Amino acid sequence: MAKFAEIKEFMLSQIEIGAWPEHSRVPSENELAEQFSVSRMTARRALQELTEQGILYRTQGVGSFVAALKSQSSLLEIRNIADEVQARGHAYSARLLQLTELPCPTIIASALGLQRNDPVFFSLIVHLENNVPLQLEARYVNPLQVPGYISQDFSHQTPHQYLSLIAPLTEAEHTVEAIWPDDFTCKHLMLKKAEPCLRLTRRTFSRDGAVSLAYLTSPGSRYRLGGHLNFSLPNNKERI
Amino acid sequence: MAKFAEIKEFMLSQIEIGAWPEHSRVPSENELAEQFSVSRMTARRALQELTEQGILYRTQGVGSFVAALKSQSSLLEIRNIADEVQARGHAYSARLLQLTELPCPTIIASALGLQRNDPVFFSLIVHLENNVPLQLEARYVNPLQVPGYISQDFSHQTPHQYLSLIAPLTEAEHTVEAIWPDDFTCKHLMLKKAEPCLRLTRRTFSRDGAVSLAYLTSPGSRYRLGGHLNFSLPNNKERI
DNA sequence: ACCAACAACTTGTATATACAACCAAATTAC
DNA sequence: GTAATTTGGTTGTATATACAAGTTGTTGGT
Repeated sequence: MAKFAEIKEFMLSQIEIGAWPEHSRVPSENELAEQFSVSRMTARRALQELTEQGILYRTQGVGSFVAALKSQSSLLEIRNIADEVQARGHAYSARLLQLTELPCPTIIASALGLQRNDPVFFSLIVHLENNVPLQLEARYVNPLQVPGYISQDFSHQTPHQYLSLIAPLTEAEHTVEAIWPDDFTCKHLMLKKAEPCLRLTRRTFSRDGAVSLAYLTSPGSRYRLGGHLNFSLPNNKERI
Repeated sequence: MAKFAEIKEFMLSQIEIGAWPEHSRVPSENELAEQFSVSRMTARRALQELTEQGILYRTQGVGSFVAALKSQSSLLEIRNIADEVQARGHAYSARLLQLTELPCPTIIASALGLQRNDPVFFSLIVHLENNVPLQLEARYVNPLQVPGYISQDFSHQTPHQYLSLIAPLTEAEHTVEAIWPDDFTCKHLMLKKAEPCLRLTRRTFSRDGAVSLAYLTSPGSRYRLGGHLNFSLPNNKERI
């Protein structure tokens, strides 16, 4: 592996294990150059690329720092629904309906890289905004990656928050559908009569593979997904 | 402006005016270095950054080339529905219902940066897969940016294809909703009875501002949106 | 106490150089 | 003619150096 890549790996691991928390300072170009016995330009490249990936931020004359790990993505960012609600100035609450271990259904197994009937964690949660149900979250979690999932208290921390802490996300896969809710969903979303719902299916990955598969169902009248997308030909403004 | 930035600007302009078409070769590091009287490392930086932005691709021992401009984005890429259908091996067709100039409604005006009742182009198209309606596309187009829009033949070229040619996209904004279709929509989507529909609202921009606002409505039973998202903490595999 | 000047450190830009890795085409050997 | 080799061009990595530009804390003067 190239030297600059080794430095990157080292820094990534420090960040991942928490040795370098968010917004903490990381070694300067000169310090890294000395520690790894490379030239400053090589150390610089590692810092530079991590900055381009959004992992660090740097300020001339000051130093380089660990960036906040959340909300990295421009489009359909992985939002924490609790933050979203609170950002609107509304009251967020959650109702835990179920949190169990169960034998893995075939379709879930293939998505999470497990075998059928392997144990899998399952949680069912209603997210509420001002005590109105906003989203029904059904989630399957890979117990090999997140063994502590089943013993969490999800009344004041969303699964997404917990999982982000335990297994830092590297990738996510989405599908958005419009569905007709079944009776069970209607009941828990407190829909007086059925209406079109958005269902976001989200599969998340960490460095070691698939972590969880979530079905997030929201009434069309109460929820929309928004996003922003940048293309390759940039505007006139520089973006560095 | 820094030297490497000047080189980038130059190369971007060459690509934008079409002097350097897709997949054509661009000057090598040494050539650029000589043309701009800079060192190879400085020319290299311009090429490097354009590569990171997805505008070029490079191969060791071969050269640097202009990347394809379409489908740059990882998540919810701007797909051309015709390509999507054909990729499934199905027959794509379109039915043009309307193509007119009309006075701009207020809400459209604000989205496109026009004044109310300014002339605006409007098109209404049904996209079909194997002669089954897949999507109803209602689109408002800024006539200042795309004056030729109204005289196009959209039976064999989608508006998206045409607009991509005329006004290269730089940004797009999306909203996804689940809606209950009105009678008009049901009729044109040939829905025997109403069912939940996905409505993707898409506003696109070129360098000079908003180009068009489109409402894309699809029956939930026939259409899903998929996407993939990469986060900042990369996998072990290098991605350069 | 306040302000100005300075020093130390940081990141940013740029250059000149060297060698490695890779590819394609021309040349050579058989 | 075919295969192996060489050659030239290209990108990739790494180094040593120099100076510019920005921030922060210290020092010193008033």
